[in-house]
Amino acid sequence: MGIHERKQREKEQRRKQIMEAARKVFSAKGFSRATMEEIAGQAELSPGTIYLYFKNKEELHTSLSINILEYITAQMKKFINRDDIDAEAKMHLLKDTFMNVYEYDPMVLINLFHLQSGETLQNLSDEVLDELKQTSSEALSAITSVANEGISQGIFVAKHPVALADIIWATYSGVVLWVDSKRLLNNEKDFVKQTLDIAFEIMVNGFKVK
Amino acid sequence: MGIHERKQREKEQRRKQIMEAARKVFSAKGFSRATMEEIAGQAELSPGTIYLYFKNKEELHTSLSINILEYITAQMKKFINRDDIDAEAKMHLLKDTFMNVYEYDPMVLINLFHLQSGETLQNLSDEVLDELKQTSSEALSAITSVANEGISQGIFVAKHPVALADIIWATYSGVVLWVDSKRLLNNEKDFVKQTLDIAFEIMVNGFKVK
Amino acid sequence: MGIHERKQREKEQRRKQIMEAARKVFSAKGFSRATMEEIAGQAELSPGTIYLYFKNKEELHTSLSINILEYITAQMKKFINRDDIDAEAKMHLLKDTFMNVYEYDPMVLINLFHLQSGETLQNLSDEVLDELKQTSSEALSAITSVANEGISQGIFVAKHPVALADIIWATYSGVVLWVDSKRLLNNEKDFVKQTLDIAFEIMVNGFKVK
Amino acid sequence: MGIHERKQREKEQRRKQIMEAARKVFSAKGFSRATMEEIAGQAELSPGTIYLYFKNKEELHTSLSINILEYITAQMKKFINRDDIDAEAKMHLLKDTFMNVYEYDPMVLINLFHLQSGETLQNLSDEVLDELKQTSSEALSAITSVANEGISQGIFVAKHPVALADIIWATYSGVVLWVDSKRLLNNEKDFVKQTLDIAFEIMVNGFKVK
DNA sequence: AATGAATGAGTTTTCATTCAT
DNA sequence: AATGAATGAAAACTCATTCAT
Repeated sequence: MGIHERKQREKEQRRKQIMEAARKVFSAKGFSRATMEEIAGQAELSPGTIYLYFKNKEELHTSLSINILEYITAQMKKFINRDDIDAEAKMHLLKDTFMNVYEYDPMVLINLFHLQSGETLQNLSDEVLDELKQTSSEALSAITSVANEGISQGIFVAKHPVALADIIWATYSGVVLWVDSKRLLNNEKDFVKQTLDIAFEIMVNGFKVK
Repeated sequence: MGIHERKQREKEQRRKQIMEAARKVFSAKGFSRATMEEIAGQAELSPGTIYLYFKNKEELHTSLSINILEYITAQMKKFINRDDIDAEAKMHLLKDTFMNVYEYDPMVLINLFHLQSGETLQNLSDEVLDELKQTSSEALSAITSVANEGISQGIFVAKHPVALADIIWATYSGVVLWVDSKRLLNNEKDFVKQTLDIAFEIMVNGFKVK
Repeated sequence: MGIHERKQREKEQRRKQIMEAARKVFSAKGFSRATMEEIAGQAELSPGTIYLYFKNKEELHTSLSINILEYITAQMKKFINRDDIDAEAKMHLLKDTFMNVYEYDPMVLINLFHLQSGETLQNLSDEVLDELKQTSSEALSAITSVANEGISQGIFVAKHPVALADIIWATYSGVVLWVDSKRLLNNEKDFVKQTLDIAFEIMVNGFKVK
Repeated sequence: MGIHERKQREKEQRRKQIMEAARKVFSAKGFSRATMEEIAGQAELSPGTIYLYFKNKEELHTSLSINILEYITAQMKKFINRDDIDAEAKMHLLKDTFMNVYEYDPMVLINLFHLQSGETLQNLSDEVLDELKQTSSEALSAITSVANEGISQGIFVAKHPVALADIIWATYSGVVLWVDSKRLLNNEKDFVKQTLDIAFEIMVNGFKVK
């Protein structure tokens, strides 16, 4: 391994270290109440160093979201081309993927929402915005392929193939955010996953040909 | 009308004037980039005056959200007790209610989301938090009553009566937020309502007994 | 009584009402944390009305202090010319006068201190400043006369007749402020008066010819 | 000297720089009319920098007072254990210590008074409050030791040993504040020290066994 | 490459005071 | 005379970002 490659790898390593710290702090505090100083402290680095790896707070947060999207996409790619199960089974595996992410860190999807607010999108550089579009699009097309498979198998209704993926995604995110806020308001704890389960079941049922 | 009543009405009027100005500014800038000074300017008042009517920025924003929730609830109450239509028809009227709100100001529902994030809920006074809980609960119980009606009519599946209202609300909100962000990302403008329509259709279908 | 006199009396009445309210609020909050609105509320008047009777917050506070000085002076005048007791006995009556004021409202003397800070004196109108000087001077000359009497009776040392009154006053005020702050710091409650007693005893002893 | 030690020293240096600037501004304007911006300007720093070293305005002011108390205590410690002079001589050295502080900056003792008002004590962090209590207590115990020495030498009256230190301190502070305000009121300048001298003499005389 | 002290623009918030009614 | 809603200047404080070392 050449010296250049080692440097490159170290650089990548440092990025991950910062992003992991940022994930923790954003999870605990939310975007606006998280401070760069606290993220730096968590990463055991100085504030200035973060700016060597990320243009600003906004892009650090977005990079994090892209990362999660990439993880989700990678997980989904593991099963979307399997031949031994049908589209409905794959829909349940999609659900499990989301579930895993939620279990890993319940806030990550809420943070994805922050990203989606128009307030944020405007502050991103074209470069990062393109990367975001690309990653989003990959994640969605994985879902779309499952939906289309279901349609071609005659399991799912064929009316709105394009919208299916969006709706699955949106439903999932909406439910996560909603039940999480209810949990906060009511101090009820373990019902997020049950609700997600039910919501998903209903949604899949809605897609089905009767 | 006594002098006291007139004063009271003027006071109420001034609150509305501020809230209307705040709605515009929050819509255009989002919560954190909106400034109290700009809201004051929009309302043609001085910054100090706003603090005579709202304790702080957070509570002004929350009052706005409560207002929208109240409006939604009021709209729904107009038809939930009608005898001449069935639960499925009422589900479509629910959809129309959300649609109207979105058309009035696409940001208002996104603002509702801002409110629901745990980040925000912690800064509210107990008083406003109670009002919020109360209003949320009213809106949800209106939806619940439609869901229950559908179940007792044998139209909707009876498995998860409690969760239905939450899921309807969450799905709707999630879809609004999602498509709105897509609109921003892709500069596609008019597909929000179509997507909402489809999402709703699928969801209702999912509730149905097969 | 003519209409003019009645008006005059009502005006005087209203001034007293405001000053009594102000005394309570200044006592509870201190000068800078007391607000005109709270004083108005306590007086069951509106903020604007206070400004019909007092030029500003500073002068309201000073008027209060002048009032207390006048009360102290009036009390002292009751005994300084008595023939049946000597100067040392009169010194003890001076102490009782201070004690009474402290018992009536422990904060009034601390508020007198606020007045004495250079920070405040500069904001007063010449008129009020003159009144303050006049009243202070009367209070001091009462004390001075006791000190001089003691000197001419051969009881007190004659070295510094002019300074005696100042020192008595200053000692008294300093001790009040000091013990009051100690009370706050240590949560000890009932030692203020004992300490005052001792301080006074020592001071009088210091004046005495040996 | 290691790099860490140098940094530490620079930091300490910066604190002193800010405190010196604050002392000047508080002296000239008093606590409430002094602004952080002006202090920053005086220190040739930006406002934000001050907040790196002091939590808020209140604590900056208190730190200043603690500093003065520490200085006073240090001065007193230089002579309280000397064997070659008696307690009365030490009382005069105590006086000189106060005198020096007053000559250095007449406002510093008045600032100590600001600190002692209950109004202020409530805004301090527990940490700073503890430091203040500690430092006050040290200063007082230095005085107490002189008083006790005088009692055991049969020079001072033994009746109230505990209160002696408080009374000495309170008397001194009261006189400083009082004469200073007189100076302001009457534009008489140089009589503060004379008055202090006399006050002290009388007080010491009051302590003496006759 | 990493630091972290310093920046300073930007915001929220307060409250004595005014003035139209 | 009294009101009290409105003012708006002023101030404390925050924190993303920079840059000399």
